[in-house]
Amino acid sequence: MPPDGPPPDVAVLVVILTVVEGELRVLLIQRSAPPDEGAWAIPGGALITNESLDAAATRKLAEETGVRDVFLEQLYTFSDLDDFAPAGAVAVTYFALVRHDGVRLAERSAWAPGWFAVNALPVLAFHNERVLDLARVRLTSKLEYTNAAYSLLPEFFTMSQLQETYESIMGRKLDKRNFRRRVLASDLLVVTQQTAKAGRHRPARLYRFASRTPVEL
Amino acid sequence: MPPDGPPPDVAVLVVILTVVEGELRVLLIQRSAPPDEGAWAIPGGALITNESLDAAATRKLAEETGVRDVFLEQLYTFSDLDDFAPAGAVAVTYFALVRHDGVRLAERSAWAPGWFAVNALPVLAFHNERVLDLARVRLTSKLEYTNAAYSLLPEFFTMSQLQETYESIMGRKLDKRNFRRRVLASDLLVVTQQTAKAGRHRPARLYRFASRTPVEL
DNA sequence: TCAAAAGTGTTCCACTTACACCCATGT
DNA sequence: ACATGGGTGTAAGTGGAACACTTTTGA
Repeated sequence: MPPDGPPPDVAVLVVILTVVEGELRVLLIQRSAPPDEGAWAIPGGALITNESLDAAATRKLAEETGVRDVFLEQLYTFSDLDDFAPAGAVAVTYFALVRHDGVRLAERSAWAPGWFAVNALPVLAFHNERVLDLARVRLTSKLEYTNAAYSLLPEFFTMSQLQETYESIMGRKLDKRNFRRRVLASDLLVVTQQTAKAGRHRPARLYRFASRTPVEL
Repeated sequence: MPPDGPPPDVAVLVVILTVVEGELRVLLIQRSAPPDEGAWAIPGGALITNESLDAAATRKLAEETGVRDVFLEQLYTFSDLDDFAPAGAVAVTYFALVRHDGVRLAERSAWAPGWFAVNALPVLAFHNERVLDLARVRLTSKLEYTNAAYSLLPEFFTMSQLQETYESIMGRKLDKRNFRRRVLASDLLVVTQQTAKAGRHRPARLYRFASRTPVEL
């Protein structure tokens, strides 16, 4: 969508995060034009006429991933990310959580997207590492008092899947019994009667989130 | 590096809060032109060429109050506050905490400023009540884990003054002993050897904040 | 001596943390 | 029968909430 042309006065960037293979990963786009050609950047674009910021973020997320109705929240607004932007330009950043297997990446030869582990980032354009740092901090704290993880898991999931998701984001192991107790006490989860048979071991009970829209405790 | 064209559609608003007489109050400006003429609004203005958002908020705060070097933090960015703004306009909001007795209000016949208790607001322009609600929520939570109150108190203050400040913001009484214990355990405060003699009762010990710049726990 | 605000400790409860073994299933 | 991941309880420690009296001063 947005190769060249002068940068808009108000850009919307969306940090799109997922968890795969025990890693927190972010969707980045490789710039195929100066400045910072070849470097990777957070996807974004200009605000369209008559569009709200939330709508622009929703649209951008859908363009890149095909995904809708997920956790998407405003992060921070920067005025000094892009040294080449016209004076007065601002970047309103959002962050989104998506299920890796629900994503259909945009297919483009230029501006190709790719997933990167947040612990092994490529060379980034502008000052995008500041945005990513902020997103990680906010996500970690959101996990503690919201149901944000609903957006990273299928409708039904096991307690182990949930715990692994948390561990991947926080970057450390959690105690199984304590995790279980806390998360069940929070009332964010609902126990189902179903189980997942998955190999030569005891089947795991399935849970779901009480709400699949954002809830704060 | 393009020259400056038309001004960008980015406004910066600053919610300026203080505590006086046991009340949390906000500085508002009375509009003397349409739209919403006569209604009160959060002070703000356009971003100036080559100015960062933080700089614009700092400048706006100084213009209205003469105050610098206080708690000032970005709050949220809205695209749908002002129904009359051009499409694509956004409002980046900040909130600031000032000492009431350090303020020198701008003197103007038009667009006169005034303080209002947040519990007794006048008719507001645009959707400014959304911004004020958000500021209150954020302030209340910031009090719990930062030294934000440094910006509302003189350099030296008594434990009672500090507690009254907290109570005014939270809108409820706190237990004296628990408050003392918590706030001293936080390491945000330093005990001085001085006392304040203030009438026919026991003099109060004076405290100061360990840092008069923002600190998170 | 009295009025006024400053200052001080303890108990209870809820929540967090650390920690190790048995259970149900498939091969 | 055994390997694999699922599932469970308890004790110790920590932090918050409730609660009332003594101290110091000035008038």
